[in-house]
Amino acid sequence: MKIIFMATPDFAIPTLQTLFDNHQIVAVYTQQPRPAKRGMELQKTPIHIKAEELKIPVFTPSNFKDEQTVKQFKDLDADIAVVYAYGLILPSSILQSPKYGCINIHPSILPKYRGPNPIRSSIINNDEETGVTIMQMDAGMDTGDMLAIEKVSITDETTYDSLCEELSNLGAYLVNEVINHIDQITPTPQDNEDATYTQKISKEDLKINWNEDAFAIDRKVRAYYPDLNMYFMYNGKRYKVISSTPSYKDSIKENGTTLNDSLLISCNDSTALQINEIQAEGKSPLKTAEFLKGNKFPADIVLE
RNA sequence: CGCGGGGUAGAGCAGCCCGGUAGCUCGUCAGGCUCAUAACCUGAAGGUCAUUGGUUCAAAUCCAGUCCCCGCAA
Repeated sequence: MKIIFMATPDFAIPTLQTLFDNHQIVAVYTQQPRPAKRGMELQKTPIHIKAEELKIPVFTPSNFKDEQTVKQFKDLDADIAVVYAYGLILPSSILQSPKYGCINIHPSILPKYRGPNPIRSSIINNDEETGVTIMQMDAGMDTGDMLAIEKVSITDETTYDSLCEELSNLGAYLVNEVINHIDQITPTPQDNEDATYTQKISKEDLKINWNEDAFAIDRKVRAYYPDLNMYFMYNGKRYKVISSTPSYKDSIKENGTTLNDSLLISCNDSTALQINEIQAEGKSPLKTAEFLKGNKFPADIVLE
């Protein structure tokens, strides 16, 4: 099979590698290098870097609105295009161009969690399982017919990081299977009645609300680890919570109050959050025990 | 040249503004006290203060350059 691979983030790398090992990848599409990080230098996407390592031609159009870009895509004469967190909207001229069209890897059990943020949502919402869906792309947002689904379970230990790794490996395997058996698969339409949608993350989502219960806060800590982190403010400084453990408390203090000198914080509904790893502004992440040797957080102070 | 913080003993920090004996909380080691302990007491070891140059009688501290780490913002 001649494949075009279209993706952006690092968790798409295993898929690229798997497809590279089993098929002919004629081109990789990814987002343009953009200024980012310290110094605002141009940063190539993880997929861009990986594709160059594999010596695959890379294309980085900003959109598919002009004929030249569409023609370039068609001239690659691919059998199928695999799209995985690419970030650009594909017009129907592109979707219908390859012999088998474009298929998408979506890290949720569709039609649940359509949209940009399925992985973190499954953790935040306390789901017991999530999964990967391979679907035939159509014009809608994650509305195409389903070709394959595989599920995984979520535990109290699951983080975005661990779930991403699990789902990306699963997705890589699954999409390869689908491509190998594409002629034998009968597409299953999604039930739009059951569809739910996820939203983009906003800055406000990352600030800890101590008026939630500790278990909900801990789920968010895990759902954002490691690239984003929940944080609280104290004395005008930002402290990121890297990992935490929720529990039930016996004292009644205002939500957000330290219950001891070891970063046990009072939360709603008689719960408390023990911070296990923390990161101060300009500092590296530290285990709470190490952090407290040089920073004092006595009992009965109130965190924002 | 987007904005900002930092590099001091094995770990985490203070000291820097205002130059003059290297300090805190731990850890390690030795001894003591305990039925016992991650508890307590006593003592010890362990630092070219990131690096290079400058100013000075004297630099962790002031000035300039370099390397590395991190936060914000995108």
